[in-house]
Amino acid sequence: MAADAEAGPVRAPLSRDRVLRAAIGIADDGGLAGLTMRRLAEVLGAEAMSLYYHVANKDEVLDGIADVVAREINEVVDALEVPSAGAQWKNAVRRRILAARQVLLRHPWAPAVFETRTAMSPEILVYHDRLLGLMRDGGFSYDLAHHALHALGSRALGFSPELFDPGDGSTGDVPAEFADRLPHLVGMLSEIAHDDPGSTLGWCDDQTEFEFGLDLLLDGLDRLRERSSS
Amino acid sequence: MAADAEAGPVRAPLSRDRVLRAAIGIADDGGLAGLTMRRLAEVLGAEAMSLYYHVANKDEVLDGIADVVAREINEVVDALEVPSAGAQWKNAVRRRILAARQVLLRHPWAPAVFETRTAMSPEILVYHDRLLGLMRDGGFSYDLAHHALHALGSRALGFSPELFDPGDGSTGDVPAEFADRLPHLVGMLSEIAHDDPGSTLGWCDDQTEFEFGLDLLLDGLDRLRERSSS
DNA sequence: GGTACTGGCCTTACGACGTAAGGTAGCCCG
DNA sequence: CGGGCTACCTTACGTCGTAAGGCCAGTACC
Repeated sequence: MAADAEAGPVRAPLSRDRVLRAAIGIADDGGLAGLTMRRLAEVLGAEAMSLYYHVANKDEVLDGIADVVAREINEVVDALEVPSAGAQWKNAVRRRILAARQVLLRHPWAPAVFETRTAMSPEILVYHDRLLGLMRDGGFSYDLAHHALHALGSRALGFSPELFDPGDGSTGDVPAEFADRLPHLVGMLSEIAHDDPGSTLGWCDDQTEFEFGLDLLLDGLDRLRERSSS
Repeated sequence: MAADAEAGPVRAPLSRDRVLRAAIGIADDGGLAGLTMRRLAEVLGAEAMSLYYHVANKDEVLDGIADVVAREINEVVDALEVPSAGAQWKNAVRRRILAARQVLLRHPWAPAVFETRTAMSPEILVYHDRLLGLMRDGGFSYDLAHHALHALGSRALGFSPELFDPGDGSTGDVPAEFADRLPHLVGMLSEIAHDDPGSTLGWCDDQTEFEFGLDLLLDGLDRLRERSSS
């Protein structure tokens, strides 16, 4: 019954974590447009400028909530434990992607945020590394798996794949401290860099990847067409 | 030689068309973020509020430039004249989509604008109607062609497919004056509404369409895997 | 010729946004 | 006891979209 009785209960102190959780809450039920620094502060019972003690700016808030959602996805998909050896890779990837989608449906704003992030979230790298791992279990070469990631594109994490290629190519993008946690990604990048050492910048040929994915779909549709007309 | 000598050459009067063209120019070389009403007015040698005589608000500018780009795409793809009967459908669709992509590469901001438009641009409807037509030439049922449109999704026009389904379903969405210019779209919608009369709201089951496209890709990748490992 | 109307453009102003700059109150440590 | 640090707040600036209303050159009509 204390000194703060007349000022109401003491508010929990701010923290980067509380800020990010509140931001996700706002985006979940008000959309990305409703997520403003002032509204965020209001939800937390503080003033807008107080947030800047815990996050550098709004962009860092967006980076942060993207990472939190990606972590949520990884927690869900890593709990799946689906066999992936040989021909089972397909079911494993399928289950994983559908599970990721369920999480994204709870955060419909997330793909849009992923798209605008220039620095790839570590958790998103982990997600793709695991996906690569499943394909490797199925016998994919790194090259084919690389095309596959592009082809799956928005279906893998709900956002467009064109932005997936890092600005300047090589494994240097992956922070050293993460490299040992991303074996497949590192392996794929080094192999591709080896195949095509000239193109350290923009090692993904967008046109090629686009056509690869397009032809995959068109060929599949053509098979369905032939089957249905027979 | 004349009253306006001292005031410089008379500026061409504003018009909705000039506003939209200037807006596209700004977005092309400065990105969507650079497109503000004030900047737009400046480029046109006018004041911001003057624009509002020609467009209701910024949203209408975005609607307008989306429609202009879609028209540009239609002009390009309609000039292709690729045979599409029977098995040739695939090449025809492929050529068309790749041509559309070339236009979109000149307007990288366009997919993002398409995504945010709630009202589908008439030109975008035309684009999809023609695409449907090519598949019909190839012998697709409306049902398979419908799945195919969802599966192609972002590859057809560079933006995510989930938003393609209209808010309230039936052919009522297509303005009557366009209906006769969109025979395939109208046909598809009425057939699907007939198959499933209960779901006049949200006639596209997102989960089903997502899985359809995903499986198409996974099956195609599995075939490549088998071929490469043999 | 006057006069009222109107279409096209401009000026001013408001509230929301992100955030820079600088204040203040409580705390810890010497 | 005093200085510095941490966590928060106040004030203010420049940007945005746009509401409200003024101005001015036709044009229509008597």
